[in-house]
Amino acid sequence: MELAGADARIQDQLNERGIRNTVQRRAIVEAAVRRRGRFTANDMVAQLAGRGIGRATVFRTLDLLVEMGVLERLHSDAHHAYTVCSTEHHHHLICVGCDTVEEIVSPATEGLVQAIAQEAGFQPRGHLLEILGLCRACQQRAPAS
Amino acid sequence: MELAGADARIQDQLNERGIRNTVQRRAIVEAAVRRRGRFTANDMVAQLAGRGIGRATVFRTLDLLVEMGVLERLHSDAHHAYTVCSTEHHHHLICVGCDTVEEIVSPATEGLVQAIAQEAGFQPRGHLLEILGLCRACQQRAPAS
DNA sequence: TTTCATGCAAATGATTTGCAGTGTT
DNA sequence: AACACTGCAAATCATTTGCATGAAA
Repeated sequence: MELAGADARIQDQLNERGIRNTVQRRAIVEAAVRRRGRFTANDMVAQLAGRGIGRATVFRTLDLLVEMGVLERLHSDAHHAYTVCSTEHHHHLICVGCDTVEEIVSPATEGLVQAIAQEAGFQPRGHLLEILGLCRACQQRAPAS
Repeated sequence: MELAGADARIQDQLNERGIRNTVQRRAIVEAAVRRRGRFTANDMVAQLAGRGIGRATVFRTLDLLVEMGVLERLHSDAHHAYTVCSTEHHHHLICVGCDTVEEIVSPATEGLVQAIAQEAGFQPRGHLLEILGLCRACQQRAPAS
C-alpha cells in the first residue's frame, strides 16, 4: 500500500516534468522504495547490475531523484547514502542495526535552531539533524549493550 | 592566545599517547588550528605540499587527529571537511560565506533529541546537528539576498 | 524522426597502501 | 639500535564523462 503509493507518487512527478519513463528508471525507483531505509549508490549498482543496468545510469538517476526531492542524501556516516523521503523539511532517525530510516517532522527543532542561531548572531540558511541509534525492532534483537 | 592554547593542548595530547612529535605533524596541527574553520584534506595537502609534506602523511595525520578527538569530520556538504574542536559533545554553526565553524553546546538540543527519540521508541546512540548559514561578518559583507 | 537516455569504458578525484629510506626516542 | 614515520608511486574506490547505440515520444 504505502509502497505502491510512494511509487505512484514518484511516477507522477516524473511524468509532470516530461522526463522519460524508462525501464531503468522504473527499476531504480522501485528498488529504492522497496528498501525502506538507507542505501549507497554502490548497493544499488550491485543490486541492478544483474538486470543489465549500468553504473552510470544508476548514478545519473540517483542524482535526478535527489534533485526532484524524491530521495535525499544522508551524511552522518563516512560514506554517502540515500533514502526515499517526502518533500517537506524533516529530519531522520537512522537505525544503525538495520539501516531503516524514519522521517520526523519536528517544529520544536525548527524553533530551537532559530533560537540557537539568533543567540549567535548567525543567519541560518539550512540545517541538518540526524539521530543515529537503534529502532524498536533492533533493540529487542540486540538487548542494551 | 586562543590559537597558542589550542596548539599546546593538542601537543600535550600527542605526548600523552607516546605518539612521535614530528615536524610534519606539528606543521599539520599548526595549519589546522590557524584555519579557524573548515577545510578539506586536499586543502591541507595543497597548503603543505610546498613544505615537502606528502599527501599520505596529511591523510594519515588527519585520521589520527580525528581519532584523538582533536579534529572532527563535518558532513553536511557533499565533500568531507574537518574542523578543530573540543572533545565534549557539541554542534556546529558553519558559515557558507567564509567556512568559519563555530562550536555550540546546547543542552536544549540534547533534551530535544531525547524527547524525539523516546516518542518514536528509538534508542539514540548519537546525533548530528549542523546549522549552515551566514556568520555576522558575512551578513554585513553580503546583505540579505 | 527527433531527442533523450543508456551502456561501456576511459577519465577523474579522493583516499589508501606497499615499501624502502629517514628521523625520533 | 629499534621502530615508528615519511614520501613516493602505485593501487583502490567512488563518481563522472565522452561517445556511439538504442529507446521513448
